Amino acid sequence: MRVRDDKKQVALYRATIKLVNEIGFEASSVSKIAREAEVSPATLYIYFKNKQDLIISTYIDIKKNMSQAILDDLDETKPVRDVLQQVWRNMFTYVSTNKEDFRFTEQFSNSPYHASVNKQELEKHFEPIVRVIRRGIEHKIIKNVSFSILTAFMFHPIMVLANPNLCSDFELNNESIEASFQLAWDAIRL
Amino acid sequence: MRVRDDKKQVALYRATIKLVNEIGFEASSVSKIAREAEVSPATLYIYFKNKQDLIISTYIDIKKNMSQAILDDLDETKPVRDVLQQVWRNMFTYVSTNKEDFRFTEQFSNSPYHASVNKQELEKHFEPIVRVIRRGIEHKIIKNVSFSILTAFMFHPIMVLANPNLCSDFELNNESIEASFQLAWDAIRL
Amino acid sequence: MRVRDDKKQVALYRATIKLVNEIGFEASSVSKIAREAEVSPATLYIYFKNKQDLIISTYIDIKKNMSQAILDDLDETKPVRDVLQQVWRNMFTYVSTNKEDFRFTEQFSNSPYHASVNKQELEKHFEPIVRVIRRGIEHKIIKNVSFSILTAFMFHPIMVLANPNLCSDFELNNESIEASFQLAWDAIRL
Amino acid sequence: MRVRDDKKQVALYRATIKLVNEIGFEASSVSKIAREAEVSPATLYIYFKNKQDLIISTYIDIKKNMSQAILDDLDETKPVRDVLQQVWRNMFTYVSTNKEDFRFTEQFSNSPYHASVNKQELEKHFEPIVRVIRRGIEHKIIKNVSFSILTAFMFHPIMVLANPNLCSDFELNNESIEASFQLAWDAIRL
DNA sequence: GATGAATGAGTGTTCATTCAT
DNA sequence: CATGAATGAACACTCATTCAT
Repeated sequence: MRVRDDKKQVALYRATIKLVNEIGFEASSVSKIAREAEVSPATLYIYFKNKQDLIISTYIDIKKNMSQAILDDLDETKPVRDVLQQVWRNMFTYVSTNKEDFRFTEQFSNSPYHASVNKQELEKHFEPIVRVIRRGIEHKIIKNVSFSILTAFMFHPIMVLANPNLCSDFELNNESIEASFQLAWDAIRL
Repeated sequence: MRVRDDKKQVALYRATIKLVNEIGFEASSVSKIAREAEVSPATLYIYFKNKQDLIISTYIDIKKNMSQAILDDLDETKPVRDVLQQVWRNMFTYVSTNKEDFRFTEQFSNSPYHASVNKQELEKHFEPIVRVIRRGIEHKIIKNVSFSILTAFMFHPIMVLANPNLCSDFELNNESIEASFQLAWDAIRL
Repeated sequence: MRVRDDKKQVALYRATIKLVNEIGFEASSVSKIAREAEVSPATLYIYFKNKQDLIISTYIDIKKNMSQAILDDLDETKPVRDVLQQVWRNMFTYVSTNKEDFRFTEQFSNSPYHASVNKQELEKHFEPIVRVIRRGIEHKIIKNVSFSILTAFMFHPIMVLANPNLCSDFELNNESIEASFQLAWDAIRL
Repeated sequence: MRVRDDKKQVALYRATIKLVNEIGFEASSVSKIAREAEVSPATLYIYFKNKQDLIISTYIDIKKNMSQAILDDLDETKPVRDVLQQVWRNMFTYVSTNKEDFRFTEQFSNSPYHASVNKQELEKHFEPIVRVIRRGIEHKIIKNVSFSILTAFMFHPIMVLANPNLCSDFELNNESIEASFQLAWDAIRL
């Protein structure tokens, strides 16, 4: 019996990300993805139930890697501001070294596939961030407003700034990262 | 492409928005859009060059209406903070009274069609906002950082907060709007 | 506007019958049927909702023609035996001049499509036969057993005899038709 | 095609019969049959040359069991009518205790596979019935018409009556079996 | 002997677009 | 102007079968 080849699964993830970024979900047909990954379209269906499963699995795979990279070296005993700054830096590092993956998640979030993802499962991976923000609120360091508002100002601007499609004039460097973190921090702090 | 019946053109815009919101770009075929607008698929090609033209035109149409609504009653002689607060309020008003249109632009921004839009042309409509921010920087009221950073914190959180897909727990009311504006202002002010 | 071409619908019926007879339902793909009818597969979907609709419509079309041919010149005032004999003759005439159509209905009856047909609607067309048999029972000319049994002996043997697949040694001619009718009549009469 | 494990062969027969009855030939794919039989698709090809071989073998297997059951306790020295009545009873017994197998043969007879079966080989198993009918003709008990006609009236109605698909109102019990045999006998006797 | 992996060829169906009226 | 008819090309997916172990 032939044995399952992990390389094929990874190749399919990469092909999916590449094509979706280049031509969008609409045009990324199963056969194009398979061709890009250098497998038969039929083989794809050994690794994934269907197109939706392929795309959602790709998303979840990215998200897991992402949360690991962002939370890896976090020292939660440090002051709230320092922890968030570290997250901020990690995010930019991750985004700038994994632009393709990041861009894919951006597209995914606004696609109809997004509705089919178990968000709670995914958010679990980002729990440490929730904890530190909660600590900030308790210690009267961070504004006591709803969580949605805080993350909208704390993290979503990263997505925009890191997306060259939207911010062609933002240069990703240490200086600009620190400068923009200052805005984020000013927004949420008391 | 000979244009005549304005009602048909508008019907096609509405049908496009409705279907894209309901089933996404991928599933919104020309014939479905035509059926929804109660015209023949062939008629659609009288008003628009092709599917891409239809979708981009729909987007531009929304954006024009949007800028008008947001900038309509702006009094640029008022203090910087007041002007921006007015813009902030107008945006939320527009979004909450034109949820469908707004949701379409969200989807559009993350679709491959977005690359084909002449952004400068569109940004022209938002010129007054640029002016007031520039004034804020000159008067040392607003942080002197790149324009991208400022708008990322000033306006992009609105998109997130107003998108129930992303912020299911954010309630759109006067109080929450003012509270979130406070964060936006704190982010950018000196 | 182009106008719908009745010839195409008929060509699709003929192609379906021909192919199903030759290679069976399984192998009669939509594209093969379309090629045989000399239309595009996509065109087929203008005339029929899907493959099932095409096949069931073909069946119903045949059945209607069939009932008309069989019951056309029936004189219900004649003696029971004479009426049934006329039906018997008509059936053989129909079968021998429409072998393809008949063979199709045979295949159809044993396919899964059969379950999706409104049988009552179809049986209505054969009502005159029901009437004459009922008369025969009332007048003590025909055995008083269930309708199923009577038709199983009266009409089903025709299907067998007329199917050269099953009865390669049965020759369809006036003599053999009359001879076999004698068996049918002996079976059901008192 | 190396044969070994009889259990697997039988499991494949049963799986084929079950699936074909449930979803038809068209939908009964090799992999579904293999899954139902709890073997790998590749294993199936050890026992059978290909799909057609599997299906035809299944048919022949059933037919052999069937002929055995029908002819098992036949006493050819008895009067013609009694022998045929016994066959008639045996058939109904077989059909009602092996509904699945019977239903499969019904479907098979109207499929294109039927053309590929060596019928002479199969008919050999039913030779005793041929003998008794021939005897009936010689003794002027049975009508002297072609063999096809006789069997069409003698045996084919059984298939119809026993097929609940075609005769939903026929109840299989001793009384109805004897009553319907009377029709069969009246049809063929002189 | 037995198997899951692998695939080219095919399935039914829909697509964006053009044609003929 | 407006339209339903028409279609080649593509879609997501499954098929019967073979391969490699």
